[in-house]
Amino acid sequence: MLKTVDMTSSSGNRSVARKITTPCCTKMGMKRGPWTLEEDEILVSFIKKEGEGRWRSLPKRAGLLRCGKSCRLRWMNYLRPSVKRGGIAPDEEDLILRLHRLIGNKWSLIAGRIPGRTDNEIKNYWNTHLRKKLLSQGIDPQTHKPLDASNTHKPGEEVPGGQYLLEPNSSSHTDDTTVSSGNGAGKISNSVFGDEDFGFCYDDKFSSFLNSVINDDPFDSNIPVLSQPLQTRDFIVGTSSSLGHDQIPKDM
DNA sequence: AAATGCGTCAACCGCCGGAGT
DNA sequence: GACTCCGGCGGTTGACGCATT
Repeated sequence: MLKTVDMTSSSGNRSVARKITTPCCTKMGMKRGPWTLEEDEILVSFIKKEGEGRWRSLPKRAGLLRCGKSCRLRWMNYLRPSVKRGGIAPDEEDLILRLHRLIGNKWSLIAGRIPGRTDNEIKNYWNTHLRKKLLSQGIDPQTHKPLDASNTHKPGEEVPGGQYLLEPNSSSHTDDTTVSSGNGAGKISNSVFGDEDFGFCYDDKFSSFLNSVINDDPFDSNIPVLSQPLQTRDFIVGTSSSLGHDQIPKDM
């Protein structure tokens, strides 16, 4: 059931109408819009004291008029001490490009490999900078191939340079090419991994593979995943949260 | 100086999968 | 197995600031 409500942003007078469906956002009295310094301080001090997690009950416990999702997002994307502020460095940009070419719009996976960067930040940077940059260079941002040739290869087909293409819309939760996030299972179809269904996932080889991408050698022959399709049991796919920054190679 | 256009990015939405019951 | 709760993800929106007219 959808219902539309009128809401006024806390930061302006312009009212907006949105379709509200999620329970946490239908609660009356919940504040929306940009966070104030005071709210930030409350959230930070509460998490320092109580730790992360139990997001849905956190606002009530902390005395915030925000939904749990909003608190989590604010913490993850802005308030966490490990979040790096400032512009994306050229080496970070290069890494984003290479990882995106490999795994598509898996922002959390990409973020998990770039210290201090959040999935939201990388997604924004991609949409506002890199996408346009590639387009201006005549490169399809989705396939990373020349635009005029982008229709000549089917998704999953090997392309010059040893790269493989993910299926279109690989970002969808429901398609067959999802690279699983979190501790969920997923499938990378016709990619470098072969047409494998990753119903069970283990970390080491995929992690090594991403590390090799980070280290500019995605097709290192020492990495078995690249010389032969991996078996389902060979993978686990981490996320920005499950792949902590302490797991990122120091030599990045 | 005012109006308009455009780019950026914080925040929100809808959905999904896992865990617990 | 069905259901609910929760955390997390990717896509999208819109407020805001800057540039241009």
